[in-house]
Amino acid sequence: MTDPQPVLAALADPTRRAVFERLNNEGPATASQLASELPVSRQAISKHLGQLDAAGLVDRVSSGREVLYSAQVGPLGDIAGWMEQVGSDWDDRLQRLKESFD
Amino acid sequence: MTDPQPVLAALADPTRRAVFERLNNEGPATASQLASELPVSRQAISKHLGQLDAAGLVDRVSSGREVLYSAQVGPLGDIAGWMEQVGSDWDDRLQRLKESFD
DNA sequence: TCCTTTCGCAACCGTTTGGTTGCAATTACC
DNA sequence: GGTAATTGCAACCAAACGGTTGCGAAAGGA
Repeated sequence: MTDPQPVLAALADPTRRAVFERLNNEGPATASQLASELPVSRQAISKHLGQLDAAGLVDRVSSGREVLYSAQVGPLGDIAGWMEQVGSDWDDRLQRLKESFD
Repeated sequence: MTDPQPVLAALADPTRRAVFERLNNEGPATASQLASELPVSRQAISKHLGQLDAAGLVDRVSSGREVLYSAQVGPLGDIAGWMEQVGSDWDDRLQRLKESFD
C-alpha cells in the first residue's frame, strides 16, 4: 500500500487543485499558460507544478524552450486505496462487535 | 457537490490522519487517551481533533468531565465524489477526442 | 543579429501551521 | 472538603507555506 501522504498534501491546496483540474479537463498546458488563466504569478504556478509533479499527479514533457504539463490520475488510486482500508477496518470492527454477542 | 477542501486539508497532516485511523480501527477515545498513545502533547491532539471535527470526520460526545471522540467516515465521500468527477471529466475529454475523428 | 518569450533559480515576506508550556475551571473520588 | 484527573483557553515559537519580485539563461522568430 503506497503512502497517500504526498497526494493528499498536494491536493489539499485550492490553487494546486485548480491547476490539476484545469489540466485534467482541458488538457495539457505550460506554466505561463496556466498563470495567464489563474490569478497567480507564473512562479507560484511553477512551484505548485513542482509539488504536483513530486506527487506524480502531473507529467512534464519539455520540447524546446517550453514545458508542457499534463494531469496524471494514477496517484488518486493511493487515496482510494487508503479510504478503502479505512472502510475495511471499520467493517472489521463491526464484525468483531457482532462476534462479541455470540 | 460538497467541497472536498476541508476533508482534504484535515487528512493531509500525518498526525491528524494517525488520530483518525486510530479512532476508526480501535474505537472511540478521549484526547488524553490519544495523547498517551501518540508522541505528541494532549494540546496538540486536542487541536487536531478540533480540525477533524470541523471537517466532520469526528464525532464528540461529552459525558461528565471527559469528551469521547469517534471517527466518522461520511465526509470521505466528499473526496470520493471529487475523484469521481475528475474521472468523468477525463472520460468526457476522451469522448470529445473520439468524436473529433468522426 | 537582435528582440521576445519562456523557463529556472534565488531571495524575500507575511501568514499559517504544528507544536509546546502554563494556567484556570470543572468533575470525580477519598 | 481536599485532592487528583481531565478539559479548555491563551500565549508563544520555530518552521513550513503560498506568494511575490528580480534576474540570468536558453530557445525562437524578425
